[in-house]
Amino acid sequence: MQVSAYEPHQDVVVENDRPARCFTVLDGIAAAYKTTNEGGRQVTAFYVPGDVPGFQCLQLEVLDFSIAAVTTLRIGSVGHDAVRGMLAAHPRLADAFWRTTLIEGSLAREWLLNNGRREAYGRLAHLFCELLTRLEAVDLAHGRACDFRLTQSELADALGVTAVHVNRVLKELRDQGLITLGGGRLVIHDWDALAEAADFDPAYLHLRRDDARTDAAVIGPGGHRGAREPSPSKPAPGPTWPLPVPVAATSGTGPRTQPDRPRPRPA
Amino acid sequence: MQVSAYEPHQDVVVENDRPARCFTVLDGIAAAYKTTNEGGRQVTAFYVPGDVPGFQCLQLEVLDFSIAAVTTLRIGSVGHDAVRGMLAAHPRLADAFWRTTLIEGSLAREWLLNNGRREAYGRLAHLFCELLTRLEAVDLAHGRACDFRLTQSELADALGVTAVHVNRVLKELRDQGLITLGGGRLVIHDWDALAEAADFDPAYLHLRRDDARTDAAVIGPGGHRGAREPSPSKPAPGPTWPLPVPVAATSGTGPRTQPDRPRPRPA
DNA sequence: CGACTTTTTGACACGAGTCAAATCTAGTGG
DNA sequence: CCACTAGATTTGACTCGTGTCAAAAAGTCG
Repeated sequence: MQVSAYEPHQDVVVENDRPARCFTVLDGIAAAYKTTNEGGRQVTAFYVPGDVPGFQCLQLEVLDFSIAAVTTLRIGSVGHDAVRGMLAAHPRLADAFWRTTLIEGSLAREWLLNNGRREAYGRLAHLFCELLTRLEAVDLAHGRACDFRLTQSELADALGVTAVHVNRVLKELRDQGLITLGGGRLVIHDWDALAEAADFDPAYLHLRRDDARTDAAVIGPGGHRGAREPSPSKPAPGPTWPLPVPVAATSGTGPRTQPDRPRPRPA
Repeated sequence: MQVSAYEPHQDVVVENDRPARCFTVLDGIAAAYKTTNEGGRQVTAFYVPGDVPGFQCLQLEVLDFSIAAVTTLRIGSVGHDAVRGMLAAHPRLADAFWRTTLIEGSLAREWLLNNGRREAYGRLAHLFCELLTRLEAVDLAHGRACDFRLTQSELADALGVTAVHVNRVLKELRDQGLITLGGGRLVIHDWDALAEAADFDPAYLHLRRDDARTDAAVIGPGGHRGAREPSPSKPAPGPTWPLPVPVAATSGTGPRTQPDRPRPRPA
């Protein structure tokens, strides 16, 4: 397997390419995206270590989307011929990869629902829930916190909104005391409230066993998705994560009502 | 193969089901959809004859979306065991199905781009382009017209907007003289203009050969996707389709400017 | 310490949602 | 062949979520 490194914003492969190799994320975060003729950019998926982005190039001649590095990224790749040989020799393996691509489809559908039927506030919350859950599944997140180096504008591209708007909504999430994001670190202070705002149900991730987060329990060792080379444990650079929860409205005199957001949940 | 029939709005399978059979659309249009806890509904894909919806249930235990009939629908189904047997016996077949599910993923990504980065006007135009192209590929559309019995509210659910708004945008498309929709019939009067407004590029459909529409040429006989039982040619019930093109602004005296829409293309 | 990228904010415009009521259309049953 | 009804299509008036522009404040890196 050949390993290559990429810097943030660098493309690994671009739309219409006909890659001759299959990739897998070894370390870092990558994003799949497509663009509009008018310059619009839509991220269609984020890949975490262990994921196999663009595996479809094995079956479909032309790649219909691009893949770019979001953080510094290490990608492992194997030539198509070698892969075909392995798949032919081990039908079980083919099933596993098929399953992987099917899950990718499932995520895309959930994103469709998320971006199409929820407001920006819920969308962002949902994305945070998804990413944290997936990172936990590969042991890259613990205690509801994880390394998080996505730019607000990358989040915007994924959510189908503007970077400016992401910033506003992010502020709300913070003011609600649901999360803390900064210094390359995401901390979820109130998972239940966030999941509720996001209308998040991890079923679509098709995680086996119960690595899917449901309560405070720390996920078991190692994920189930062949993350052959778990990223070297790098000392969290940001603020040590169990930050003091920024409780909203604690100083006032009278019984202050919640900062207001819970509106969209009146139904 | 077992055949079953469904009436519009009827569900074929619903989220969380664990179907024991694989389906294929024989006749009619079906839709895959997901819903939000607050009642929002998002259609994630439309299926035309020859498509194999929800094939993933073979690999993924639980179905993560529902499938419903949009028009009267005939579905053929085969038990999982039988399918597994066939796939094991014919690796080539497995590849073909894998390819099919990958294409489904490609469509989902394009929808993500469409719904996330284009305004309702372009989205609707894009959906029309996609559906007509796909129907042509299975020989269910000719001369840029086809049977079209989707409800405005179904279109809305697919585009992530409101039915009311679909109606308004549809009016614009008509006023521009781009299409005619009514009586269960869709006619595209100006394909180039529509494709331009939609920013439509059929590459993501991964159609082989060139059944993908690019000019006025009528598509060759029969599609490539195993539509084993092409729908019985039913005499078009609506108005005979080559309707008079509703040219916009033909009566005025002075040099009327185009009804205005082309705004979103100023870039 | 500059040069640059990312994050924040405010003011204002516009696309899309909400509500409601008035047609229009298919079916259905008489 | 025609009322009768339920669903689908249209429209108007008004609200609200997001986009657009701009510019200041922070953060990053050689």
